Amino acid sequence: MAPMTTGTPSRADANRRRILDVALTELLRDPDASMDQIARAAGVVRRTVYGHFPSREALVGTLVDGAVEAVAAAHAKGREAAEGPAEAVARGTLAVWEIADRYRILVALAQRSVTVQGIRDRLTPVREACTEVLRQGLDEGVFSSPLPAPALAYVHEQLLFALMEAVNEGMLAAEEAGRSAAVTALTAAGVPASRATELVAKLSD
Amino acid sequence: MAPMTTGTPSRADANRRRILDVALTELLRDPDASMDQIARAAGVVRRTVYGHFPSREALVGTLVDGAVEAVAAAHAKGREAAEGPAEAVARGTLAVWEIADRYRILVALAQRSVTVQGIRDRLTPVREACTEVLRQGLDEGVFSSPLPAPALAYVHEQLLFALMEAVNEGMLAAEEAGRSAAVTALTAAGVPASRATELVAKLSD
DNA sequence: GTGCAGTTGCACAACAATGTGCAATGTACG
DNA sequence: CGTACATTGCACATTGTTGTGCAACTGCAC
Repeated sequence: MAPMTTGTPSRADANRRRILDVALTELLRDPDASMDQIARAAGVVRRTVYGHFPSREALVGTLVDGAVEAVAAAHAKGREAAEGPAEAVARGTLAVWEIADRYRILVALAQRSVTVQGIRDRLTPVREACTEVLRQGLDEGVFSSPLPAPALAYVHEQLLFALMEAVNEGMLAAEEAGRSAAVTALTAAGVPASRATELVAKLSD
Repeated sequence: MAPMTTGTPSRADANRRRILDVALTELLRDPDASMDQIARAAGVVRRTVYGHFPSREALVGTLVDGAVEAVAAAHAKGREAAEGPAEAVARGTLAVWEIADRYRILVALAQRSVTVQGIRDRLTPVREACTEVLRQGLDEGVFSSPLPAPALAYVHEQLLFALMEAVNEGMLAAEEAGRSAAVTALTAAGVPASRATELVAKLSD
């Protein structure tokens, strides 16, 4: 096999990718899924997984790295084109919604015993950026909440997580979910429902 | 020792209770805590725990039973004196807040791999009652949300969980937490921030 | 003190999961 | 076909956890 930067995926690389994909969904279902469960779900033998990742820690770590990167990128992308805190929250929510699974695995792993040391740490830059937007909104009076900005950011995080689970459980139609999430995120921050609905509708035309 | 219905706790009963208490906080910290961790934290040997509970499942089950009962009672108590959906949500939130730890352990265990089969099931009566209140509020126009009632109920649940964690992480002062939670629960449902604040202030005079 | 419930300190078997070694087997590519 | 690499199917040692058995110990009541 040639060391091509681009070209034929070489079955090994394909397997590696598929293992990562399957591991994502499997760990989403059960954060304590064993290497054997993941391997079987990926259609390979446990031994093969160890051919790609030296340890469970490494496998989950790779997964987390990708997710952190994706989430950070989505957050940034959503925020950069925004005018004001409200629009930033709305755009950010809509952007993150595009990579819902990556976000879910991070929150799911972060809120349980620290499977990979430092998920919270690696996620904090994003959370701090989010906190800053919320603080600005609170200062400007665009948002109205009795909560301090950090707590509001945490609520925001869990709110998205909850709605992603709701879609997963069939309580919420996947079509409207993104917009609904954005509206709910805004109203939870104290933005009037009418204004929130209007803003989100404008952004997702 | 006599088979008294009330009276001296008899060291054994005292130990049993302490084990349950410690198990609550320990499982809150790490839902996969081993019997040894729990035993040591309770100041006894692992073998002693098995003298009170035949298995880990039984221990956690007893814990969950008590928590479900407490949460259901709090919810009911908060709702019975309420006039209208908004006040029901506010009172319910404030009531549940009194037994935050019991609530947290339930949500924490329910949202991970099913440690005890049927936590979700045993919690659904409460959730359905909550859903009904929210649905009524949406119908009456007191609440304004793009979310269907079940999804909103789920958001409500996770919102409380998030704020309890926020208190635990020091992001939110324990004093104001209950009122802040109630206000946030209302605004997330689409109640104007001013009205929510006013209502909660009135209820917690 | 004597008795007794409760606790302790082992020892043990059973099981599940991790990580490694190695020979056999498949499979692509020239 | 033959070479090179990936995958497979074991076997194995190791570790952590669960649940049980039993003898010794502790404290409290009588």
